[in-house]
Amino acid sequence: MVTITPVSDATYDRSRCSVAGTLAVVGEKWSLLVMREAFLGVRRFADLQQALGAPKAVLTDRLATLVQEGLLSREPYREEGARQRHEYRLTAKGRDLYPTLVALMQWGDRYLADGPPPLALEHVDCGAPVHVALVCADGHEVPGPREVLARPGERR
Amino acid sequence: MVTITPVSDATYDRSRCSVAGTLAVVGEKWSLLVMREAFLGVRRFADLQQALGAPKAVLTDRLATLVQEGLLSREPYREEGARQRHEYRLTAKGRDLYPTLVALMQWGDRYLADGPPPLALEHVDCGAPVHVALVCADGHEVPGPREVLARPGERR
DNA sequence: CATGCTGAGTTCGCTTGACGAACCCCGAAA
DNA sequence: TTTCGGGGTTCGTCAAGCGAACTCAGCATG
Repeated sequence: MVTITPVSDATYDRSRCSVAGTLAVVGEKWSLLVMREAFLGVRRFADLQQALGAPKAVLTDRLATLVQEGLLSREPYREEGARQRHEYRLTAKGRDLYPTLVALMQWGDRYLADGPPPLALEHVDCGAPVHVALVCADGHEVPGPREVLARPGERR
Repeated sequence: MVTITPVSDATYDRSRCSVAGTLAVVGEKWSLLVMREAFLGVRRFADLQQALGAPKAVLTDRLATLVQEGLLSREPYREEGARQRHEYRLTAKGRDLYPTLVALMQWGDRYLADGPPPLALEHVDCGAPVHVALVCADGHEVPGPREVLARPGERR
């Protein structure tokens, strides 16, 4: 039989794949959209709720797990003549999800657009559009998966 | 009142954000993991099912919508003395999700690791590790969201 | 021919999660 | 003292995910 055996047959433990792990943290419904709003500067429960249209109970839950996972921090603040409240701010760990969000956005801009992209990203220093790219440590641009060799890391 | 108004108050239509649109296509449970397996070369229903451990009914559904959305194509093939079957192959549209998957993986490798990353990506030409980066069209590296100005596209 | 096997689904109950509406709690303002 | 509004919680309903069992086509074996 001449089956082309794919990359694995239990050669490495798929349960420990980082994509799955990341999705376990931010893969539930609304989580990534909450993060997007956070990158847009939205910090308050009511603003998030209005921007997203998610049910309050779900939003409460997602915020709690994002805080618990350390992507957002819950900080007290107070406004003129109002009682103390909390807002949700990006942590460094949360900020590192930015390329993921941009990658998702870029795909959508390319394939779902019925017009100009709803949101444009510019480099603040030079005004040029920002996008995600695959590069290797030697500085070569990597056009796609065909130029990439994926292999299991060393066992421990 | 000195509220810091965030990026929008109905200044642009959030329902047309590309992140949300992309997630509508690949945001359901298992979809992105199916895509990951596709990038690893897995093409057959049974192999996917075994690799992922997803219920067959869900997998059937996810494959159908991925085919319908044009990220995978369903191609007939036949093996020695077996009846004709189908396999699922990446299309160009599906292949363009690669940076997204790599970005998710990279975040997981950084924050969820209790050891070396389960999967290493190498540039096939030079063997150097591959990663995603934010760059602007003028070639500057963009370290993070702070160097990016997000603004709504033109209305139509 | 009858039988069995295998890959790819489908069907079926069950459990979990998402949903929207209603309700609650607190401190400030009136 | 009542009212108001942000930030939730609770509740009943409905959709989605789950594993196990069943189906169906067609090749292979007897």
